[in-house]
Amino acid sequence: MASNITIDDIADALGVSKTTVSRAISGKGRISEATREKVRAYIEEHNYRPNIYARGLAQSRTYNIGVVLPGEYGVVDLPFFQECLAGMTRVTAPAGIDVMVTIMEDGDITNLQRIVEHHKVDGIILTRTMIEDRAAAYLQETGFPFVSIGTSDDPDRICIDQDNLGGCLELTEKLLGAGLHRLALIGGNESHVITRTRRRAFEKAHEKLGLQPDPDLIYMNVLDPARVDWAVRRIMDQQADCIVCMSDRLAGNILMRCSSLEIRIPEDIRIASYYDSSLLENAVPRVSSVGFNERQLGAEAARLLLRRVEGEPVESRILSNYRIYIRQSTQLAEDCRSS
Amino acid sequence: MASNITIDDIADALGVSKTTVSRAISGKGRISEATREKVRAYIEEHNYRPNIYARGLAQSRTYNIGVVLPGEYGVVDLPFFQECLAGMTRVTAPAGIDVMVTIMEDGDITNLQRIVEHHKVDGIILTRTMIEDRAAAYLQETGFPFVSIGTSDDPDRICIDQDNLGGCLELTEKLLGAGLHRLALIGGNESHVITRTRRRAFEKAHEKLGLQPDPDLIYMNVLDPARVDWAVRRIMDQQADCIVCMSDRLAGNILMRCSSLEIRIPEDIRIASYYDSSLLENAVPRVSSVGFNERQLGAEAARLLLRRVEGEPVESRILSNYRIYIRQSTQLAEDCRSS
DNA sequence: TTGTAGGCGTTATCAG
DNA sequence: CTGATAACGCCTACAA
Repeated sequence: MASNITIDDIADALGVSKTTVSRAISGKGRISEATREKVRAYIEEHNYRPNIYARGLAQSRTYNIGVVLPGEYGVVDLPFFQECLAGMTRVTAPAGIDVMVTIMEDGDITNLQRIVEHHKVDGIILTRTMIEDRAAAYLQETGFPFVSIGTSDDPDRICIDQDNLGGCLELTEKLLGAGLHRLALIGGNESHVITRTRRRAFEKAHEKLGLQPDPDLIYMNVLDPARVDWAVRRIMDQQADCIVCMSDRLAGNILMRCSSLEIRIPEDIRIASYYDSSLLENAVPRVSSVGFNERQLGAEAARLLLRRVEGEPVESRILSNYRIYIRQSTQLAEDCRSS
Repeated sequence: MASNITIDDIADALGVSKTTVSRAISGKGRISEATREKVRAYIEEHNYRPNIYARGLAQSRTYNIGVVLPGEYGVVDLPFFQECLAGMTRVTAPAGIDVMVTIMEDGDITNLQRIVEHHKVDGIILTRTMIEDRAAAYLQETGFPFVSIGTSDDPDRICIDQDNLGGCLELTEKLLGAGLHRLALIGGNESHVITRTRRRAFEKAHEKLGLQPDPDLIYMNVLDPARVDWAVRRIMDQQADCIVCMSDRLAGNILMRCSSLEIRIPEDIRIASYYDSSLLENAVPRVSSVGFNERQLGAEAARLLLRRVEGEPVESRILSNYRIYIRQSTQLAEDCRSS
């Protein structure tokens, strides 16, 4: 039974003032152990639950945080965001805080504005950083507490990220180290910060090993199947050793394209992905990749935001939570033949 | 700028009472066009936004709805839920209502209870129906407004569903009609209503065509890779014509298993899926399946709930929104050879 | 058409 | 240690 009793009812029933009850609940202010216990027992028995929004009204808080999810079809279904969400609720729920979602489609921040201006949440988590980040810009100029998942140049902005640079770098080094020197890179939308980070990792790995990436082998903004097809054909002509895909989705697409073009993996060319996910779990052959722990990321983002809402000072942070998976898709052709 | 002005500030500035301002905003009560316009202009200029929770406190409403998402790993990332969510917000946002998510893991309803008992939302959407539905039972006995996505035997429960029965039935009929008479069925968790519905569709299709499904070819509760492997091997021995998978995920798994067992699709056996999604979009070969429109489903669920919260009478409903995709994975072996 | 006063459920202030 | 009393921001009889 969801009780509809109020703090007044309790006060009446117990013959004390509501102030006392409130104190017994919040633990603030001095109060005798006896009355505290009396109140506790009554609450327990009648299953009383405070009205959070009434409390919020008195404290200028809502006990809610907002999460901005991208809404574009074909992106929205990446497991990433849902895992993050799960991580966040793990942190917020025990603190009695809840998560409100709002979906942002192609730069339209009206939904975000609504929940902020209507005082529906105490803070915001942005689940993706953009080069032109209207959401972040808006929050920043209004001074509303928020943290972004991702990375930004802006030092004033609180960001939390996975070690994309480190992870992608290490995977790339492994590939280069295994003798795959002519690496092609296929990437997506360059207006996402993450895309640029991955590209930088790609280049840095070469640098570290004293190699030069071939600029002709780099294909960015590959967003539709037609362009995937075109890129794959060209790459095959260019005699690359391996195709590095910036995302799991891209990797899946390319795998399919290769199959229909009768390109064998890993015999004819190798494939690796800068992102591991369940989208790839059924891929044949299994794709080498770098995987992260999104739940942890979401959880950490929530922790940061909660602290920030409390007014504590917080700092941007990068989680070192990646893991490299070397799988069949990048075995050298020779290795395969022998096995 | 997120204003922090209140209705009192406006009243003072305009030299009217806050009642008048309130009326001008809500449109309730008679008020002169002149003052209404005056208030509107002031609000516009100062970008005033009412505090929704204060309003809610006065009206015993929250202008929020809650959505319960499953949290089990490996399920949480199905595109289904995210698409539903997107559909819901499309409906709620224009009504000034927001969506709060709560994650439910293996039957633990404490998170749900929290947001209900703390009066954080006006209603709940359950995104999945279960055979033992603790969430639904809880909501029902407390009388809290909710709707479920899915189907239930309970006539008192408001449900909204896709036409899973019709869709799966039609796909199965198509397969049987194409001469694939020995159909194997691989299904997941039988404690989900959806699983039973799909099985019923499978059997009904046979019935309609005067055929009998072979009980030995039906494999339920296939939840882990080991069991998938076992089922596939047995099915091959049993000389089935086609494997019907109850979910996109299962289909992907089976495709992979077949590949490593060097079973060719569709030459050696055909494969079909009772659910289409982006998980299958990169599958090779493309898998025949039945697809639904989850955004529409989510939107409709939200509409129903909002009506219900308003106290209007609502009824359960099934959307007829499926589409059959016949693709390469179920071409008869002969067709393939000739092509 | 407009204003006054009280209430929604809770916390905070300031006395006792 | 406890209790009035006044906020918090908004709505809504009831009155004018």
